[in-house]
Amino acid sequence: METKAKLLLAEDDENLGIAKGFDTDLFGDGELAYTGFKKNEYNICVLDIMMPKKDGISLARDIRLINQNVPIIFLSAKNLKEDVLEGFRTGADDYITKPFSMEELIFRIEAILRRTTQEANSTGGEQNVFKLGRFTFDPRKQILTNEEKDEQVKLTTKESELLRLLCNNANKVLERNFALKTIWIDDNYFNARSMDVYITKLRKHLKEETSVEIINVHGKGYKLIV
Amino acid sequence: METKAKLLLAEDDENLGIAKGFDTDLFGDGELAYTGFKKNEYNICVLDIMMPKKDGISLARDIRLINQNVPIIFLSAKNLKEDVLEGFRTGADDYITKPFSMEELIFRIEAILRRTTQEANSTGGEQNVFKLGRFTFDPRKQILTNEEKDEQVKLTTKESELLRLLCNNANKVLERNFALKTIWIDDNYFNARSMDVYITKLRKHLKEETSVEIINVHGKGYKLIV
DNA sequence: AACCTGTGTTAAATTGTGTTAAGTAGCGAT
DNA sequence: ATCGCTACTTAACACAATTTAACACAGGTT
Repeated sequence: METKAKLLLAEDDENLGIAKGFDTDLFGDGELAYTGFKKNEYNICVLDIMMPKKDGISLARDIRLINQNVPIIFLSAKNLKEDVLEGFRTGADDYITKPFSMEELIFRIEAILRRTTQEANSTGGEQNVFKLGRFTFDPRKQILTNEEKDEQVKLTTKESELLRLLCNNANKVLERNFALKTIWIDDNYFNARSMDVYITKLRKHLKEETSVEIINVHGKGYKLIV
Repeated sequence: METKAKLLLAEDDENLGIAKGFDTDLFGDGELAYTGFKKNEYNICVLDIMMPKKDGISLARDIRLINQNVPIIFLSAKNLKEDVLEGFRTGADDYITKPFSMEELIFRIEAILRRTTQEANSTGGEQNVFKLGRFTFDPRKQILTNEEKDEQVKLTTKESELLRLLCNNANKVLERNFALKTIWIDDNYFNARSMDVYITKLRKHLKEETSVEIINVHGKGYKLIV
């Protein structure tokens, strides 16, 4: 599917060792965990309530000051109603009481990630990076990288938008009118000629890779061959 | 805020009466619940495992045949490891064992809905602190911190306001006119040039973090890439 | 072949940005 | 009051991004 989710585990007594499907950073107390949180980007945090220096609840509050969005799961030995509610009030996504099986914890983490990574997809919507032979194209950063020469070219906004459309329709015809209405809003004569100019620019950028080509489909549009 | 979430509750022994914040439909057995599910659109389903006619697990499987996405919470009297795992395997989002408090159930429902209704996140209040790669930015204090070097830079008012706007629109285009009218009130030529100068200043401040970039969108504005 | 329309490419023209440095105004300290 | 500092604005210059123009050629039609 994708790269491993980055997991912050704040826990002191026993190593849960969630190695299986996650890229886990273990911190032995609340302060270490807080420092670690600030230095990295995590997809999810699993916090033990009982910890030295800073307990899980206060840690969660500090994390929430920085980031309202990252999922938080509490682990606790206590099953007291008020503790559980307090956990959720700080914005927790789950609260698991010991003892629990490792499999259950993993399922619960995955259940949450399923919801949060989907949002990342729906927001971003599309692919992050495209591979075009020896080139990789990052439409977010508008950068085209020649992996062999280790050269990077910054693309302009229009170049990048057009190449992104072509990549999304790789090996299919990208219709002129569609591209014009998407990128230029209006599909009049001058914008159409402008687009021709940008096709030329893209061809120049990609000319080193013979396996990649932007071909014209007469009267229809363009097709990116990979 | 928004409209009440539509909740399907499949439960037989006692009426949980989740009326508070939800638009709840109660069904007394699994078959009724299944019929009800097909007739309506629900935001979330809460299913008791032990039910007449069709148990919660089979009901969940049937629901998943129709809809892979709707969140499902199981309620169960049993806390057997295998039952819990079986619940998650059918794609559950949570599995709550009795006895539990009504408040906890509501918190757990809300925790899931928070993730599935995207609007809550994007519309939600402003952040106190932003993470920008190795930097954290506190718009209240107007301080930009390099967490690795442990260096702090005081930002000026304009620098801070502009960076805050960019952060609020991270990975989206921040339109020039919008920023000008927000920060400079008037969007005349000179203020526009002034803004350019501040973009340069911010870029200098952030130049150590290559994963963060302020790129120009010609004729539109700027985009903060994180 | 003669024609029309669509495309490829280059270059000029126009408008938008990036950056540095000089200018101005406000403010607290001396 | 004046000095020194800071935030901010204005000016100046260089250059980038996009559009428009110009000309050559390609593809399909009659």
